[in-house]
Amino acid sequence: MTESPLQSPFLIEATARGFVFQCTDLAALDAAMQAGPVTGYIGFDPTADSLHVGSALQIMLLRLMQKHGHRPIALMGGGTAKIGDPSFRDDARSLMTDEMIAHNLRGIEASLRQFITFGDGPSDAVLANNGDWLDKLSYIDLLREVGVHFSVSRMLSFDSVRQRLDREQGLTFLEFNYCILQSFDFRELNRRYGARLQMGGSDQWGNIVSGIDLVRRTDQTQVFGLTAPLLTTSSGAKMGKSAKGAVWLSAGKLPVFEYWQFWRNTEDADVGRFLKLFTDLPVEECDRLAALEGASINEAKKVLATEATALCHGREAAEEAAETARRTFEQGATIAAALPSRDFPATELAEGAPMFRLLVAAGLAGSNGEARRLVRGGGARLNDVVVSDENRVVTEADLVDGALKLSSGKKHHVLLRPGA
RNA sequence: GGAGAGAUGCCCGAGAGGCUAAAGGGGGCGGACUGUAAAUCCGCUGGCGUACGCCUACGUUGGUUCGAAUCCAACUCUCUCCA
Repeated sequence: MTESPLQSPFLIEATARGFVFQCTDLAALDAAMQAGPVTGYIGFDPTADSLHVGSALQIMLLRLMQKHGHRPIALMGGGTAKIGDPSFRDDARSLMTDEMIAHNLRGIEASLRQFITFGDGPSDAVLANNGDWLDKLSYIDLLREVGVHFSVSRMLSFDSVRQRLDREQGLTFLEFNYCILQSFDFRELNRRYGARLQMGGSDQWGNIVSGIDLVRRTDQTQVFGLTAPLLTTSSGAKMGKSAKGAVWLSAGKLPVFEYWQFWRNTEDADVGRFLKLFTDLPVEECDRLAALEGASINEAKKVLATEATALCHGREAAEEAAETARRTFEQGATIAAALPSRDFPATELAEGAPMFRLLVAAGLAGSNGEARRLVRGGGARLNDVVVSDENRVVTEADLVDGALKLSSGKKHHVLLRPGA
């Protein structure tokens, strides 16, 4: 890549913040974006009723477009979701019903609205669903009209395909068609909304390029592709997984406090990168924070956590999470009202309940056995005191301010309240 | 349609009649060290019971055995090569 200086504010900032991995024609895209607003899109699969942080990067990219006056489109894969994701085999329920998809779309839309503004204005975002055109597609028409433009040998050369074949994993025809459908989407969005740019993770490169080719061949229009780096942490782990599983964007699936904690626990080496990608702070400020050394980089992590959380859940909720964390971790953890809490039958407490049972009731252990092991391993605490006897009987006498504070390790705390 | 190979716990992957709830690794959880980080080290990692124990588990269903993840049969699915 040559060092041709970029002109358009969007590309300049996207590059500076580390969003750009590859681009089909950076110079031409830059010129187009200089000339006027460009409509660009990213696809999201409605395989769950919430997106997770893995998608946050793409959302931020859309957000950045909007910031610079371009028009972002969030394309929901309502149509493609119906074939199910073929990479999950042995899964009979991979075929999603219309209701499931509709439900998922609603959940995802809610998250997207936190980050970008939808509407009818020139740079207002558009929410599209490829089910609108894919559902009524005729197979024969598709073959005649689109199929002729695809070269099988070309598709076979794609890394994504090649790897699968090399690993002897096989590839169904269905899966093979993703590329075609995605290309079709691009053309459709170009025709309907004038979309000239498709963005996505670097694993989407092949599909994006195919779409560009299709649009050029059938509509003689030049469109662009831009991919973002595939995110991993510095230690090589995939982004988006945390202790409890996926890091969801919707508060219903992951408490705001946990979301904040996810960012708070970022590895040192990732702080600068993440600040640039997942917050709106100026690049210089990100660099300054990331340059903090030793323990003081914790301050940068708190900023990252609060800023990233504010984007997803609102400023107020983010501050609240920050405050909860401060009290819990920095003030030796008295009972903070904002800790997750659960109800527990008061009658059991009246009779006295063994520690291991309470851990299960609190959701800190998945089974009695797991709870026992947790105690044996020295990781269980009641009201901040380590409990070493798994059968330790807990009664009303142990209540502090009307609740029991149970902990698994240092980071997971739950308030158990006696109730109905 | 034909010929081979395979299906093991969250994932990968050993096991080839009893000592196997099943090696090893990854992941996860807990502990130590720290800075709510990383790296490192240690412990745990199917369910139920305080426990000798019981139950569930090696694709599915039957069978052979005192005894099967391991042998046999059929079936299902996956992969490879040929047509």
